[in-house]
Amino acid sequence: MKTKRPTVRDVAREAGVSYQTVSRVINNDTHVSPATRERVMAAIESIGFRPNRAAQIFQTERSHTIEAVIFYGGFNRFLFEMAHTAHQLGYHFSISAISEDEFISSLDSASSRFVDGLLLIPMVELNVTYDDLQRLTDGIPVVQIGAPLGANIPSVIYAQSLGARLATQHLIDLGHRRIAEITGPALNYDARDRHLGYRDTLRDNGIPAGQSIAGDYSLESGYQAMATLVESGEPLTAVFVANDSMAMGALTALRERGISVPDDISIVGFDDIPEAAHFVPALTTVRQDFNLMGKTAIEYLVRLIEDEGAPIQQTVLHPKLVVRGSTAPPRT
Amino acid sequence: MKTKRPTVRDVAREAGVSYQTVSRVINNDTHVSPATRERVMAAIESIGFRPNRAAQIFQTERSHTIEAVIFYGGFNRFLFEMAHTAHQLGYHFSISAISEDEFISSLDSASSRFVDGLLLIPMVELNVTYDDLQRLTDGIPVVQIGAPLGANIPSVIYAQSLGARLATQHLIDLGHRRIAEITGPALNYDARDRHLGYRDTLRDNGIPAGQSIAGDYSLESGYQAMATLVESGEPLTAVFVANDSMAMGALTALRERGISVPDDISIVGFDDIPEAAHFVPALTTVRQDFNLMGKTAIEYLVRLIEDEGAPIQQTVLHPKLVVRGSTAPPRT
DNA sequence: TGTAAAATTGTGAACAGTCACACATGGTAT
DNA sequence: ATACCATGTGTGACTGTTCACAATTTTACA
Repeated sequence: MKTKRPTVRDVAREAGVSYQTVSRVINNDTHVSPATRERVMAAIESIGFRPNRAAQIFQTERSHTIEAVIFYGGFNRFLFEMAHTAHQLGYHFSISAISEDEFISSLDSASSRFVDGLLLIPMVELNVTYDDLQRLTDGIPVVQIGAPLGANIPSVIYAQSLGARLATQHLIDLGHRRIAEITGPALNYDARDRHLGYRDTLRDNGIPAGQSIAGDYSLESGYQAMATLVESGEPLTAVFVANDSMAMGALTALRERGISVPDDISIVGFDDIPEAAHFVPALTTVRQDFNLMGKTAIEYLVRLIEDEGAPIQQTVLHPKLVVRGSTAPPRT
Repeated sequence: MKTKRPTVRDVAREAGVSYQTVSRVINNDTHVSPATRERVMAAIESIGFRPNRAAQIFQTERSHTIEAVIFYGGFNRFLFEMAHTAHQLGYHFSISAISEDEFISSLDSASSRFVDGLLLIPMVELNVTYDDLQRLTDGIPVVQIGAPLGANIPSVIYAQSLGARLATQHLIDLGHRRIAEITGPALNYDARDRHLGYRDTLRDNGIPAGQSIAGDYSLESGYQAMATLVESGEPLTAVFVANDSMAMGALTALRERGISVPDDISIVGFDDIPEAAHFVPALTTVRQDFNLMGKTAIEYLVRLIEDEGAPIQQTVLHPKLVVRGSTAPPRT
């Protein structure tokens, strides 16, 4: 029961001009009087017209699209793996890299481009509901990578708080009792869930919360945060760092101060990036497989596209702890 | 003087069937007799028909495209930056991630998708000339990222051999005379040019070439290569490693063997990835700005698209040496 | 062999824009 | 005043494909 999209002719009728004039307006043609343009714009707005990009490309033989041809190989794994999976399933893969304020407009133009499915990879909390999304995108299937656990939206996530629990419990099991934390950015829900997992694990073990310093997931911020932590003078024997990049920065900060890892302080990271095994010392961390997440998300999205009845679900992948050399029992 | 593309009707005339039958064939519809299908396929082949994807999308309202919506932020910088630049210039950005054998088919379907421009990011030598490319893509503008210096193709490159020269000369200036090398994959022209820069610099300084071990740019291969190098027993005081990832692996291999960097052996890398400053010791390396390269390439591509007369050129960016803690004069 | 069913093939129309051109109006230079 | 031009607007034709349906041929089976 899909009502058909309004066309230039509908707009023309509404605005009392010819369809050609509407065409001129949507192409920012000169030779349209300001008054007429105004009227057409109002009509477009009022009936919710979106130009049919396929028809435009068909007619003009121009798509305004640039395609990057990349050979399968080891770099830029995440986006790359998704593109590859999409291709294997018979879909083209395009990227819309936007700032947060372009979010809405990007979604609502998707339907005019006949995008079959959208993959959302937000890094901050989206304050839109699934219903909002559906309305914005005109019902185009959406799968989100990374979302709060239990969120009512088709999504693929790693259980962040579980990962944080594994990391924190590992420290506790080693005998640590003064465990600080370097968190990710506050608006990021992965970061928040990692924080909660850390906090709850301490609480469940009857251990008081340690200091918590906020970073932004960047190498530099990890370096800064660790410096702050050390210079605060607060006693601590272990730090849970919310991602591996920050952990790398943290290790540098400790090394510069002559503090030994893991003898003086144990460090646990999160993500298990390929470099983690080569940090000094090799980093104990929580493994998430981004490629798997991307692949799973694409496959699910294609299922949603091709099977109307496919259920809304959240796929929760379980991270696991990888113990290496950056953790040890505290000095006695 | 563009001859217009053949359509289903042209194919139909050629094959002696109706256009609808042609449509059935290109959509893999059942209900077409094998003989007819065969005949239509031959006709398609013979007149070089490619379905007009815009018309298909227009008609079916399905694009077979998945779009990833990514927020501007620090991750996956390279593709991301290009997508962002393209958007700012009014273009959509899509990725075609292919294996080498899909290369040709990907290029020749580009014209049927009305892609306005192609960005080639090969990681191995392409054995096609610019003319071949132009013919394959039906004249669609192409810009290649990374190519041999002086190649006759629109391209944006970093002067790889210059970078290698800077690195090697730095080692020589410090007093090193036994300088080995860990190279990238042999088929990669960046890797080859880095090797040549290294070789020529030694030659120009009248220093005999050191050992050369091939890696594949991966962390692991750097680790392996350095292990091999050390265990060969050949005396050496410095190693030029063809990229930072391998250098990281190399540092690990040395550390495991109790060999001190830079006291026993100096190491120079290539790329200056963000992590390089946090290696132990911080890595002396050659800086290339990938974002700049991506941005430059997109801007040039758009110029080629929008201005027929824009000249074919190769933009050569100059890398620079970043000296950190992994290099020092050799032990006396 | 007849007849229904299935398989194969063909015809007309529709999709939503843009292009080329036509036309009307009003201002300006001669 | 006349011719010319710029501006603003409208009309008809066209793009290449697929859909719905019709027509024809072949197959299956009583």
